[in-house]
Amino acid sequence: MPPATRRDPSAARARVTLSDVARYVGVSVSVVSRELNGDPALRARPETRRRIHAAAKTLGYAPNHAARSLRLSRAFAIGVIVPELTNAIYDGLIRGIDDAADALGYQVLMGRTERIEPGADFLHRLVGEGRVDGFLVQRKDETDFHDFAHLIEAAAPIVLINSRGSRRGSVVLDDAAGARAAAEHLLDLGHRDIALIGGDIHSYTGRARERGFVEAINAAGMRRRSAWILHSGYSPEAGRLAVHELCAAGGRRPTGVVVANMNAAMGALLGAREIGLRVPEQLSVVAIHDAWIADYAWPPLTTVRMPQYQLAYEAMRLLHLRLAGERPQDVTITEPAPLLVRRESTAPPPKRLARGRAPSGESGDAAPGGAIGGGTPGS
Amino acid sequence: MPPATRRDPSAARARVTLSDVARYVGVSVSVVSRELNGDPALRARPETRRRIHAAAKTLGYAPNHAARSLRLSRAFAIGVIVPELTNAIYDGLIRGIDDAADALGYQVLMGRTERIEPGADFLHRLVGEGRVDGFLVQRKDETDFHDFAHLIEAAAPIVLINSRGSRRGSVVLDDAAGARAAAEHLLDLGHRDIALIGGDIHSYTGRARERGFVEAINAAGMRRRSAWILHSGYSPEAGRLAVHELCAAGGRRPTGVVVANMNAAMGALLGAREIGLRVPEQLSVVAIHDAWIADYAWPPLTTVRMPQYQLAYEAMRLLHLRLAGERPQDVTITEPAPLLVRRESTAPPPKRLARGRAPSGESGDAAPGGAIGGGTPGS
DNA sequence: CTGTTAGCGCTTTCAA
DNA sequence: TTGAAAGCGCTAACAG
Repeated sequence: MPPATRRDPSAARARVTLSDVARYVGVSVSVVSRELNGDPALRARPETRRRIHAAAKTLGYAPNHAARSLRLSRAFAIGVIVPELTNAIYDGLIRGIDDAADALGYQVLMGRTERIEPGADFLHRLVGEGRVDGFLVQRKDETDFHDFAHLIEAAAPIVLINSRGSRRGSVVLDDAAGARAAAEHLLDLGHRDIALIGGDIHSYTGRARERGFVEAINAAGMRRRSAWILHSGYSPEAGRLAVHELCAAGGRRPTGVVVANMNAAMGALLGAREIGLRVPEQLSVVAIHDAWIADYAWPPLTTVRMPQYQLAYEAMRLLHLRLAGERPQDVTITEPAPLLVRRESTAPPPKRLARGRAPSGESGDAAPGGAIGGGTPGS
Repeated sequence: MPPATRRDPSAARARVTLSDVARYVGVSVSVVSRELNGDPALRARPETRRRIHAAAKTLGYAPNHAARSLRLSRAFAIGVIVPELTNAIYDGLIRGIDDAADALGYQVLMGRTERIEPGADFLHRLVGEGRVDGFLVQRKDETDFHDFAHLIEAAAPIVLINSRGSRRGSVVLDDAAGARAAAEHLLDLGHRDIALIGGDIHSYTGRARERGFVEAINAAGMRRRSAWILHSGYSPEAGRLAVHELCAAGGRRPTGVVVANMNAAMGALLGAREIGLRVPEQLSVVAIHDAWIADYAWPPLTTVRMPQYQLAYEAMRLLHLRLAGERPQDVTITEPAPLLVRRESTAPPPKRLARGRAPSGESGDAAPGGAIGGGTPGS
């Protein structure tokens, strides 16, 4: 043994290992290991158990992750792929995943979709090196999903968030209900000329939200104008252009618009300003999704809050189940129900444009009976 | 050996190990290991080297991370702690860290500040279990930093982002220059009554930005009113209240305000609307930091773009160096210089309030000579 | 009730 | 030029 190997350049925290604890207690490592892992097959006397836990605590024992991982061939970590991390829209999503992962003992690696697109080395490395056990992925609508998903699926179990994919496992929200709530809000205010600035027609959420929108319109006994259903996508820029498209031509224009996404709605507000349309006096805007930024939009944006947190929590739970060997499931989160948060971007339609029968509820700016309570934004 | 252990419930991807490669090539594992790791002490014939790389590629070899980590006592992962992930303001930061980490071979675990506050079990577990080698932390101004940092420091090397801490290692921006650029923009427009909605007085950025602001005011030969320097903090709500405070009283009010943070500036715009002040006609607002959301504010927000990406990249590099045994450094990122991005929230002050000499540059809404180029927001 | 031991895949020292 | 072997810390099968 070389003399004086004390010269450890880095902080040299002494790592406490299982055998340290075992020696301290005076038992073997296996007993300690099994006790600390709660092995039900272990039959030890209560006194021993107590001393083991006490020793672990006093010595500050923490199981070495690498060793555990090597031994069990599990990383106890999952990868999360979302289009962009730093978007207020994903706040609930990230928190839900984070909390669930913590509760289930996983670490979370966040990745941007763009990382995985080019050659997908990133993903393969992650699973190839055994760094993650599986993935939670929210697809970006524009990407060609088949390349992408099969790539991942080949490597590790995944659970899809906000989209359905055969035989994988997925969690979605009741997007139709969300869109319905948004449309009904406008109908209750007396609007009859309502447009949808929707998502990609190929995406699950895009289709579900369109369906909900159409259901509400039909239930109110109105004909929808197909020109007023747009499949714009979820970016601010898309929302901005959509408003131009809807309101530019000289003809009849909608008095209210449901925007399928909050970011797109921010763009829609800008588009309206560019055209010179006042919101909500001339155009009401209601968006699906809620986030703090809605309070600081101009005007503050009326939204439908969706249970993103619960969605994410459930997704993590499903992935955990899959990793434990269970079969993939496709679930839909319906609780809590979509909640309308009234702010200032919606109002009754302008008088001069109102035709036909009066609005079903009382007019004015009091919330109609059908609308769900007015929002404290913070939740 | 038990018969037929083929019944592997999960996908059962066959893991390719070093010894698989070695066997395939016909050499021993140590040669393969050293060749693949580029050990300069290895003296192997070129032919062997070639065959090793070829075999690794055809077999799809990926080094097992857990084993490597166990052997080397390094996690090859770092933890990132920011106040909130899902804030557009941290976009550059996250991307910079992510890119640098990727380039240097680290994985990134993201954590929210709130996770580490209560009992800090989270952090201790992370390092105690050897899951991360170190941390990059952007403190939340409000937290009591000493508890927090010592806690972390005790456990693992950290590099502070956007704050200075003795003997740790840190990276900051030239915040004074950013604030100076913002103030000079207002001065160039002809403003003489300028306020600062600043950050926490105890924070590095709060102080540096105040210093830059004061320097610009002094250099222009004006007396600053101390009532017009607020230490409000960086939240939207703080910005909103600050505007109320500055403009509520009947007395003289500023015609322009520098807001030390983009989120706070969103709040400031709201505050101005609540009071009935038109931006920029009656009040000009310029914020430090830039993000896509500035384009969708009303009016679109004039900002000073700071090199956050570079900051973050350098922080990761510094942490890497520390982990390699080098001494902590404190660095300041000055390149690229803060860049004024002109949008629509700033304009010359209202005529009726302008007193004293005329603005130094030409008036009107053309950019004065001193201002740096007008912005393409996307970068 | 508890201890011994093999081995997860890798790096690295030492020997040939 | 290359190989053998130890050992990182842990779990689990098996043996008392």
